[in-house]
Amino acid sequence: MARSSQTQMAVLGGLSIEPMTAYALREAIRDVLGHFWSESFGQIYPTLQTLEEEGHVRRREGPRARSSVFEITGSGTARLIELLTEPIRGTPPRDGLLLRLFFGRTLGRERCRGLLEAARDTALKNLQGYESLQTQLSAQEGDTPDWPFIEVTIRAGIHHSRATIAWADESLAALGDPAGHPEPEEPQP
Amino acid sequence: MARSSQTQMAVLGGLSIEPMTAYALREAIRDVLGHFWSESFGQIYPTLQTLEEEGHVRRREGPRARSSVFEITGSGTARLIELLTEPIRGTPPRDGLLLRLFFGRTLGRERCRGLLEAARDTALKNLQGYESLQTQLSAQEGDTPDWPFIEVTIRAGIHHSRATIAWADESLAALGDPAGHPEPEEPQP
DNA sequence: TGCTAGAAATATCTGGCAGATACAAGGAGG
DNA sequence: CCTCCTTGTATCTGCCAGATATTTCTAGCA
Repeated sequence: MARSSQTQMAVLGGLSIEPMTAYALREAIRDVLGHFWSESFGQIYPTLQTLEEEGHVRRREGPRARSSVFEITGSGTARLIELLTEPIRGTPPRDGLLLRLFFGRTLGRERCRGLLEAARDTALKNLQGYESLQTQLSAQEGDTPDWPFIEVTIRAGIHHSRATIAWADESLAALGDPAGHPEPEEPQP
Repeated sequence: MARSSQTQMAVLGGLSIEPMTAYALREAIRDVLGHFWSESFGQIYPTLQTLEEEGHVRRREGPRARSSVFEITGSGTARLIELLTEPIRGTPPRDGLLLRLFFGRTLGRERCRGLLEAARDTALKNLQGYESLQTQLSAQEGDTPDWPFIEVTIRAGIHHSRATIAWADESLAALGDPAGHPEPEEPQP
């Protein structure tokens, strides 16, 4: 029973697009899957080693001395499908922002507002990134059979960024008034 | 320079509410912070050990033989504030659902729809959980100074669940037609 | 031609952390 | 008294991120 490694899935998936060196693989994962996945060198090299021993990838001479280009084999493709079909292994949640806000009374209201504003800013920046990525890629690869699936992942980022912005705004309003008086009312005409 | 441990923050935070045994601490973290944080026994015990050696928690005799109740000390509270003030250490993303959808052409359209429907279902269930938790807790603790901060974390869950549901619906529609004909066009008048 | 800076590429090690597992002891119910 | 469930304590394996060291190639510059 082959050990179920999350890294194997990403590595085989990357190589299923095109053969690459380990270095390029990491770059690709960072740039293309970066919004929802990440791998480190410390994992990629041993994983490629294992996959080679199991016959799921083949090593070829790379463009440089002592560099290797890896390509996926037939059994590697089968293994990829097997891994993709496996039940999703949910990573246990670890949200440092929400943990700090939960202990907000200890941390202090002002610092909480600062955290919320920072979260809002990065979410806004991410949102803009997703949107430009979407228009750019849809023009570029809108006809490939992969595009509908890729777009789904981008739209996940868009939805989540919007949700984060709305939540941060709402929370800033809720934590807005210094303790005591309930809310700064709009002046009524 | 004390090693920056995420677990220390959660443990000290929990003990800042009230003294507890290690077991109860884990229960509390699972039940109260469970929506955005998790700790395992394997981390809690050695962390309590370390904190005791550093004088940040004090061990007392528990209700049973060989059981200990831990309470936070003055230096522990200071340490907690120090940890809460530290910059947020972002966990690298690892979303198994989006990874599978990205390789959707390999996985197959039908299986992707299945994954999306499952994600939608759990998000809906979570949403209902958050909403009932909000009404229940707001009646119960609505007056405590902790409540505004706790509510912020619950509303984060609500916003994210709603975003997930909307995204899943949108994506199911986008992947709706069986492969072949590109898109069910609106009939032109 | 040679020098240097930086990028590309390969590799290893440390330590946080999850999950599984084992085990002790008391309470509840039969 | 027996057995199961809950409470409670503790350890071990293995995944994985991040930092770091090292070598090779490329480009710019003199």
